Amino acid sequence: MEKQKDKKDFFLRVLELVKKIPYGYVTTYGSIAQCLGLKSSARMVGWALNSAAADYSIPCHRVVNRNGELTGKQYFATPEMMRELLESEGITFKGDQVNMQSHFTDAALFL
DNA sequence: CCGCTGACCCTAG
DNA sequence: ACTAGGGCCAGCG
Repeated sequence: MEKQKDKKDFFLRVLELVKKIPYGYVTTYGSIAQCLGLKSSARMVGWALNSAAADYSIPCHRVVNRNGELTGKQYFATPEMMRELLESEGITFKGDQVNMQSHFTDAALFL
């Protein structure tokens, strides 16, 4: 854990954590930001994913906001894709929001 | 070089 | 219970 490559961009650390999100689980930007040491920089998490949006190796669809809403769906190939991917993984929805009480998990548990 | 924007979250009135 | 504002870090014009 220590001796981590601090030289690595924050953006890469986010991707590493997001890639560790297991199947059928969802986390929030805030949890990821806290895991990286950034308490209130959840915005940067979105920025990092934005750069990685083109990378299909990263399940960015499993990352939602505190409200359980799919904020970044617009940045996907198609806005419907995010919902389809989550439903495909067994994630349930509450209207247009993800059922957090059933699938929300702290990003720290993936570390 | 300086300033703005951004897939957010929290505290206060 | 709701609305408004501030804060945070990094990339880009």
